[in-house]
Amino acid sequence: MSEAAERHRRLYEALRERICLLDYPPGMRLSEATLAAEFGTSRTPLRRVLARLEDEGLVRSLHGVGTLVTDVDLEEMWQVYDLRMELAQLVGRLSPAAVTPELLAQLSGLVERGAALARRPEARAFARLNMEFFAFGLALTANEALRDLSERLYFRTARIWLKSIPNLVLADEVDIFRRELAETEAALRAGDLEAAALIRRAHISMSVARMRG
Amino acid sequence: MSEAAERHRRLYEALRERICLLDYPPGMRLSEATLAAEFGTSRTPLRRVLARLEDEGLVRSLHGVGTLVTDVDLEEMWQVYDLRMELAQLVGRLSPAAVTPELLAQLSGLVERGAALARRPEARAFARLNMEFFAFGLALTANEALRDLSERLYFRTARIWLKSIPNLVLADEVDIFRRELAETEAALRAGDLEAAALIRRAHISMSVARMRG
DNA sequence: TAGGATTTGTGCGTATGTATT
DNA sequence: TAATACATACGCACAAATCCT
Repeated sequence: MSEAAERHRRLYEALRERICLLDYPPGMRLSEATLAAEFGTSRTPLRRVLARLEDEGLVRSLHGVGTLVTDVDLEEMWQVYDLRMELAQLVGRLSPAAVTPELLAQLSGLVERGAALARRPEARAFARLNMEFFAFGLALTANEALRDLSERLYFRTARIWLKSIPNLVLADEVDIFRRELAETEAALRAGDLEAAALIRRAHISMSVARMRG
Repeated sequence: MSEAAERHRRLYEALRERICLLDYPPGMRLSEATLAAEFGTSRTPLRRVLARLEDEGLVRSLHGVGTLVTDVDLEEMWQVYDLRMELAQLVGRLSPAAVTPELLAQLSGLVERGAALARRPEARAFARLNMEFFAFGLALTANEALRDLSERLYFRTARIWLKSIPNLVLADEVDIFRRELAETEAALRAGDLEAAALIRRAHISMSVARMRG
């Protein structure tokens, strides 16, 4: 990978994370010049990153105004969640990956971190762990297009979840998440990828219900 | 919509169509300077369009070499088709749209053009009609994310279909397509969107089988 | 209403990378 | 191997749009 492409990926992932963790809340104005200075580049490569984020709906650039972090339309987001649930289930049916010891070890690591989180619940750490569990779920299918689309939708809804956290009981959410991890581990140890996918779908569904509550 | 955004959309759709209709075949080198001159802009806005096409996997820019139209990896494409089939079916389940007289009239227009095509089969006209029928199918769901993702996948596989046409019997393909149009019309006149979606899925499945021959 | 400050969008010269002779 | 040609990537200066005083 070229040096330029490497930098592009780095800046893109950095900005995407800041947006999805609400470091850059909806409506915030991002300055090309400021960000370029922070990352030690000129505006040109940075604008290339912002263009991508704009194509993905995370920011919107307005001539003469600035680049604004988009707000999330709730009605649209519930539709996105509907679709995410279907894709999550498809992970178990389309080109399922082999359940390797490495995969199980990775999941064990997540379970352990879930336990640590339960001892000291904290929204931001929870969001990160959730994000990593999502990435883990993608590894369960060999269908690259499915992974791409799932990722696209995930980062489109990730902010909703973090915004809803203050209205939920954090400790309860962590407990539910730990149960999902445990259930997933049981399914994968049994080599049942489809079961793992159904568990994922079920938990997304219940999570949406709690958020809409 | 701003003038700049309008131009962006125009250039993007023009280049996407050229790539998907194989006017720009895989491997072809696109010149930023030449395209910019053709569309009467400088290289800067054109590069913005190429960046988007690159993010979508239709071209690949290499420093010092040029911007190349990507080739399609067949094994990956069959996976994309797997996913397209699932999404096509979802159109009948997620936020189904109302079957309006306007929609039926639009479909009748497609049926008529299908008949005209049958009288004088021609691959390029077929490809265009196919593309319009796809767009029609998107109108059947109100789930915007589902429309976006379906479109993304469609334009990623459209070239495969056109490349396979020489290996198939064009007149047969047109006949099959006309039957799909007729079946779809029957389903929608009965107000059965889910049936229409299943027909679509079935025909994508059979089309893939013929292409893989 | 006017004008200045600030922002993104554009155009172009140059740097850098690649392929060919 | 070196030189030449030519492509994209980059940085900067300026144009155009918007906002605030």
